[in-house]
Amino acid sequence: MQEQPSTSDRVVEAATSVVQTRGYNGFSYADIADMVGIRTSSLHHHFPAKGDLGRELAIRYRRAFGEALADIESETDDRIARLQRYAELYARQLSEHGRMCLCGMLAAEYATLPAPVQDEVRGFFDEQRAWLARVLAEERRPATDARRRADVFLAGLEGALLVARTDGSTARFKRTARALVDTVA
Amino acid sequence: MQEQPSTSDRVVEAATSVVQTRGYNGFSYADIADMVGIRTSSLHHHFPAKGDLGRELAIRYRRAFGEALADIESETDDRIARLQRYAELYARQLSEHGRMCLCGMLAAEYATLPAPVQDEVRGFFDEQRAWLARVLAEERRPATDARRRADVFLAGLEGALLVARTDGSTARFKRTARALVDTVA
DNA sequence: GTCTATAAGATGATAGAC
DNA sequence: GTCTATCATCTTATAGAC
Repeated sequence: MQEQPSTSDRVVEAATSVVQTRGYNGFSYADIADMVGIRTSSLHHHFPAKGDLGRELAIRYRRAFGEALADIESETDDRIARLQRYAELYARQLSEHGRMCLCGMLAAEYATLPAPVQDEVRGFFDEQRAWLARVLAEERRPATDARRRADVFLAGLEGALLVARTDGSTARFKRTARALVDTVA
Repeated sequence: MQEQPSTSDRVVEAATSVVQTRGYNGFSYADIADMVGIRTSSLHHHFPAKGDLGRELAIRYRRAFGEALADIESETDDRIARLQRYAELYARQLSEHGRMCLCGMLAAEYATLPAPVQDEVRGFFDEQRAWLARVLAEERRPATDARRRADVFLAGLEGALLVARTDGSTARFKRTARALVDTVA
């Protein structure tokens, strides 16, 4: 129960934000050091190499998303409501901070990432697909059908976020997200 | 009718490929120079600044896509066939070269791009949306409906490409693309 | 944990010869 | 058009003092 966030936490927070807007190859240790108010050498004390920081960002993002999914499940049984809440996880980052999904951004840059970061990104998408397929599963229909609709839903949200970066507003993203829920549920 | 591609064309071809796999911030003039077999100073002769090259890539990609859309329209009247052919434009780049859509990649890095490059990326998506909405338009239904389905289709394809970067194969992308055609048509 | 100092290499770019 | 030579700057890191 620490009142003040540690330097390490502030670094992760700043770096997460910057990666979500500028990408892994679009930021440097100098950017983060400036934001946090320390020197790059101090940054290296917490995360020796850039890949260490990248991996930590992905791990924490994955964990936070997992907790959000658990919250959604505990708060409603309705599948449509669950999908709507899920879409809001994406919409909020876009509308509040103009951010892409962290792992969506890292997926674009996948070919340039250190292997440990790649592993976390892949794990994130595996988790999202599994959770969505579970939400979409129906007794009467085969499980492969739910999986396919989970893929469509996930791809639709990530792609809508991606395209929304070129939009001035979040209106189109929200419309598309609603249409996706209707389509898939 | 030139038999041999000019240096400039070879530069554009190499750079397009690299941006589609590594991103705008993931390549340097040195990379392209090595691929083409010239020095970076010669590269600067053709494209003085990196932004000039980026802009040219986006312009040509946009044009090539526009021609592909015209081909599709001339070859079939069937809306489902048109959507399938459209999806194949994306699938082919993924399966043949492991490439993302150039403008999808640039959309991720949008915040870091020179303004002229941003303009081309935005224009690309506007064009895609307009074409898809036209294909999806139906006499009985309002035009806003076709536009919304165009958004879903475009976002779904771009997002599926994005997520596919973490996959070993293209199977999931193709399945998702088929489901998208079914969904939207 | 944070700092100063430092370094090797990459990066985007220019000048001027051929 | 392409080359060599050169550039300032950025980037990722390391060493060692406080």
